[in-house]
Amino acid sequence: MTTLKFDHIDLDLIAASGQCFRWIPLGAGKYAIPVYGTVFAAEQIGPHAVRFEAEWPDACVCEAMEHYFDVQSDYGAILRDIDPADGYLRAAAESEQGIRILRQPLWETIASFIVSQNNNIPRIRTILARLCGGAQAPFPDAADVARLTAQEIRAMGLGYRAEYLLRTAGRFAQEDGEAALRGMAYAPAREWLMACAGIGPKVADCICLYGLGLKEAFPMDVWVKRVLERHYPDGFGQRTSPYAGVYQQYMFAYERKLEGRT
DNA sequence: AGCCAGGACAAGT
DNA sequence: ACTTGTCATGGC
Repeated sequence: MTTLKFDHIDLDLIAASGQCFRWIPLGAGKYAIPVYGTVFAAEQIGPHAVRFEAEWPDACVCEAMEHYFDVQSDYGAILRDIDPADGYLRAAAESEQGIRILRQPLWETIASFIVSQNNNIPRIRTILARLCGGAQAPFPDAADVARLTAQEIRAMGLGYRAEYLLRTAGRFAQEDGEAALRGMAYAPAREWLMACAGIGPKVADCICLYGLGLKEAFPMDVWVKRVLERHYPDGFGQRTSPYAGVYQQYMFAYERKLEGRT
């Protein structure tokens, strides 16, 4: 059992932020997080601290969770960098303070956001649980998925996305996407990803942001599009900020909260 | 019952 | 380069 401290962290806000789909809520700020081949128990024990436990040595749990929750990113600085004149973003960031952009496994992020297209979050969760063969089961790697048939994948409820997932799994395993993408800059990574089946501009940006830690990526889904239309008729000034993806996350979560979708 | 979902894609302007 | 219809499934 280890406790980690963060400048800002809120498990409930992260769980509702639409970037991860496999967290299992256990009530009272507790979650089971299946990742990295095991399951971490996480519990919010204060505004800046989370307690973790897993069937690993504490030092390994500590190292894994520091990486997963990106402890080194300075969210205080990101918050201070918000344009003071931008009232909407300040309100969104205040409401969603404690969200962190997770460093999720690359292939899991790719598969998850292929499934996410034209889909709703509750159903994305059930589909991914089936793809893993259980809520707590480890995420299958690309080579495992590539060995399945389109019919087997369809039977998990993916619909027309089954062929996308199958083809992209094959490419990712064949071309070693992990090695190809890791360390790539935003523009070439986005281009590589968009050459995959079922990955367009929005999904590519989600993968860059949540899977590669590229915080300049700015996923434009229907919610963020609405925010920009309503609140930024002359353009969103910090869209090209190195932290644009974080601001997008605040907007997305805040807008859904206002609509009661969390 | 019908609308919509963290869109991508191909075909048509 | 921009617009439009279509795609499979089920949550609400």
